Amino acid sequence: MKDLHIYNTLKRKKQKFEPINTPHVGMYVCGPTVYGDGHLGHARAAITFDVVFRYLKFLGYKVRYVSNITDVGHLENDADSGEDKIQKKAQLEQLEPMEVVQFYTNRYHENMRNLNVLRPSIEPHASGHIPEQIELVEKIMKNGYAYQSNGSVYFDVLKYNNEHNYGVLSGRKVEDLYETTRELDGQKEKRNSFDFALWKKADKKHLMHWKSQWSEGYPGWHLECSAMGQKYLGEKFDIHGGGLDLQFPHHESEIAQSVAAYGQEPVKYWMHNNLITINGQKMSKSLNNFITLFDLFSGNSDLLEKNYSPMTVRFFILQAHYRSPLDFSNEALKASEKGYLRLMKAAETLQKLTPAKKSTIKVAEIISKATDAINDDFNTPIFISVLFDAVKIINSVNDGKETLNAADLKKLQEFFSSYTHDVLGLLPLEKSAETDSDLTNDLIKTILEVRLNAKNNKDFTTSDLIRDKLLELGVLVKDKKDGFDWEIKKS
RNA sequence: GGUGACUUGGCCGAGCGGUUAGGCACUGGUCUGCAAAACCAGCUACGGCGGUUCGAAUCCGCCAGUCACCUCCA
Repeated sequence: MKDLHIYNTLKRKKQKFEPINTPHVGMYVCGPTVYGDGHLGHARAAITFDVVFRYLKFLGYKVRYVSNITDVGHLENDADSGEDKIQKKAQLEQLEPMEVVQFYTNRYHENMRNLNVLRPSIEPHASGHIPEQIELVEKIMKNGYAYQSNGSVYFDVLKYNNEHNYGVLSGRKVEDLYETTRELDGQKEKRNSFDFALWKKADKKHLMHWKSQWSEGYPGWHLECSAMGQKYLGEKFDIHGGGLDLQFPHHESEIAQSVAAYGQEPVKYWMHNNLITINGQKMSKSLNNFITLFDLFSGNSDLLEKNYSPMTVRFFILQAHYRSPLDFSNEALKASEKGYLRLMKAAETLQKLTPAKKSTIKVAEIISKATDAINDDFNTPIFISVLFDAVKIINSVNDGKETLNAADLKKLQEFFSSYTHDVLGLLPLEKSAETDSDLTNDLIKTILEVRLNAKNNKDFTTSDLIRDKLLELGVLVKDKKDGFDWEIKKS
């Protein structure tokens, strides 16, 4: 594929990506609710759309990427029905709600930095956009799609559905929703069970609330994305992303709110990433089977056999297509770790290759195969498989079995660094402090020259002793035809 | 109950009617004084039963199993 194609959930097919106002692209992605640490599932969403963001920029688009921080807290439906998540956590930890919010926001950012996820252009907080949300509720009411009941405001789904389609995104039919909605707080105030809150009156114990003409309360949970998306990206923008589990009712309701307020659907391309499963079940906070990113990086969990570096995790996620479910297992992570190391070592080798007179490899073919893959709805697993084809070539050239001319070598080097680093966001292997030190490098080199000398004199006792001693120190010696190479092993 | 998705070799994971995806593991070989690294080769699968087709992992039907959404969730 020459042009970028994106699978649009709204149309249920891949479509050529054509921005509404080229070269500008507006993209909105539902961000985390900051009442706890992020887990592998959050990483998948963040990395999926990070690659989208990176690739669009790489293609030359001017992208405004907005991703919200949900800090208002919304209804939680377990035994403590009606409690606000952030409020609950605040009481538990005896903190100010905003202190909880700040704490977990900081930790989320730390995780994202480790995963090499670029910060969005704008990262708006729901709590900082209460007036905008109130204004949106007013608009929807004025247009007749909402009603007030006991201090709360609800969206009139039935009325909306008569004129539009509540279900365009998720394929649901309102008739089918009658029997399937369970008893929720405030159910009796609604005309229909599937009506959703735009504004909710806060009870006395509720810590987070704001003044409005209807009541002292807080905004409904679909509202912030509609309000902030519209504020920063306009009434209609290009891409809206999020996890598959947000498709209904969250995104469906967002569409309804925007149509009710502005008379048009807010988004051209809807993208949904699939979920991470563990033992075949989705990883989620409510099922309590999640592994936080901090645990993953430190290895501190009964589910983990060891720790995995952020880049291993990133690579693991990119090895599956974003619309497929991805099952977590230690075996899979370990396989990704090895693969990532091999890929990055080849990237290092590539920089050291010397050009030959002519090429025995068709570099352009490889590059076009790879770009086709990423243009085909961000097919990173295929893309990576092509990278591994290139790894074979790089190693063969390094072994003198294949050759690349100067132009091809340069092409391949540029391709590797731009796509691997800029688009996929994979960082090169971390250099420990030692490797960066010239003195250490020179010392190792000197020692290995001594060893080479011993080897040439067939003094293998000495040469093996040096090799073993260096290995004990964490330096892995790799003999080559005409000398040696080494790497500092990570523990 | 309604809606949608999935079932691929030891493991992970692509595939969208006809070419070996790829990674990891394993086995054999090349290289090496021996190793390591690297390279080469092998292991060649598509839940079951039918159907369409010259040809199906890929389309259709039935059966079995798994999952997701319908409640906050990435």
